[in-house]
Amino acid sequence: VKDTNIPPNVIRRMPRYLRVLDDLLDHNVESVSSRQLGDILDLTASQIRQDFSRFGEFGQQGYGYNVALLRDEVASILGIGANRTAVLFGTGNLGRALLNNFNFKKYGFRVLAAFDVDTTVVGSEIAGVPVYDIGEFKEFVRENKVDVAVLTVPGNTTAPIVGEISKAGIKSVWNFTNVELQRLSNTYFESIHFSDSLLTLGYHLVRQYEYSKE
Amino acid sequence: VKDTNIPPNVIRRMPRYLRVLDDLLDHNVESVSSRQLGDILDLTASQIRQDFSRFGEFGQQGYGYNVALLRDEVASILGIGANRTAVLFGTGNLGRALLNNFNFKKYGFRVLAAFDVDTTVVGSEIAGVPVYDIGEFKEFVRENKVDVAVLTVPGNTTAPIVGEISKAGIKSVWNFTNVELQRLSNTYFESIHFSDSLLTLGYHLVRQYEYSKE
DNA sequence: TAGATTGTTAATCGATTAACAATC
DNA sequence: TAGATTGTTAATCGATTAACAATC
Repeated sequence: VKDTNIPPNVIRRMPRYLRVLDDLLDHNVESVSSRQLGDILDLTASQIRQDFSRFGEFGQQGYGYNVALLRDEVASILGIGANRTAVLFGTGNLGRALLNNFNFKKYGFRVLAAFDVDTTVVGSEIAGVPVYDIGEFKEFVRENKVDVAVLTVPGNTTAPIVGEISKAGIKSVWNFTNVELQRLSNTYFESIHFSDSLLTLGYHLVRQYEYSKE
Repeated sequence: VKDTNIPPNVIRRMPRYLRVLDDLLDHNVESVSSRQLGDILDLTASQIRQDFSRFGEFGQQGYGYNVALLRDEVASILGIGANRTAVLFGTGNLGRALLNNFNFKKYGFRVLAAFDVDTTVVGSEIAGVPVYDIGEFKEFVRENKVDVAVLTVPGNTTAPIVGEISKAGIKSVWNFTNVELQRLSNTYFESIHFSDSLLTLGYHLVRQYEYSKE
């Protein structure tokens, strides 16, 4: 595994590969060529070979890639199986939806705790995850290894919480708030901005007839 | 407004600009330079000027950009105010969370209806949005202008529903399912893949010490 | 063996950055 | 006017695609 200085675009494609490979596995497909993968993902075969070859030689001439093997390589590149842990901030609708529905385990994460300010939920459990008062957060981090903080709090409370998270030494934030987080040297942010996504769609809505020609 | 053949990367930055401009407006900031915007968004001033100049001349030498004016230009580029409509498929946790919390109106969308197979929710309302049986979908689309279908159904039911949506003539799908949708010529897909995002974060988790140097 | 398909090098294409005249 | 900052052209950088020898 070579793996130094991989371009961000390549990294963002890896989870898509994993998704498709898992799907092929489910359908008992044994091998797949770069061309077939390209057809599924709307990428060129060339690009797919380039991407994988950055991490090693996983294929075989004349045969393609063994699905199970490639799947495991990709999973390992993405760190699935590294036994990661997360805590969640904000048990509103979205926080609850994540805890109840999102398969953290499938992606190698255990959610250890949730934190909220609402005293009516503190002390309860959501999908087996205990909810603590946000004041107990610092101590919790001292006593548990926490890799990721999941942020599902209201937008206006984001900034101070991010400060606390960073100070507590958590290295990564999975951000669902509608806030442009300022880069911090010791913290990696990965944001899901629903509005950005919907507005991108909105942009294409006006111009669809132009674009559909292409 | 020139606006032909804008690169995808530029389009994806527009919602971010809008977000920051709205924020500056909230703080009563009158003008902003490309450099200041660049600092906030971690982009170069040059890039920001390039991006805006694709759509017109919104700035003024020596002064920068008027925040309110630029905000309106960006909003209009993104089609906010075009009175869009959406329907939602699947009223599980995530669907509910969206209906209850996501401010569709702010981004120029009205949610006309939700559809589900679960007879216990059909006939009820969620956040003021009526829930119909999925069988009534076709007729609904015939009688109402629907721009976007929001997909928050379980993964395994996605494919047939997308087929129906496309056949009904809906031009855009906002996809929250964990499925790689196959490109369709007459339908635009915009997907939010939670897992892709978390796995990207996971990738950086292993290598953080390398990357934080940069 | 013949056909298929990889991994990689080179060529192309596109996007970002730098530079600067224009001008508020 | 002097300083600041735009919009745009040119230069650079990076990412995608094409091509092909190697080989299963």
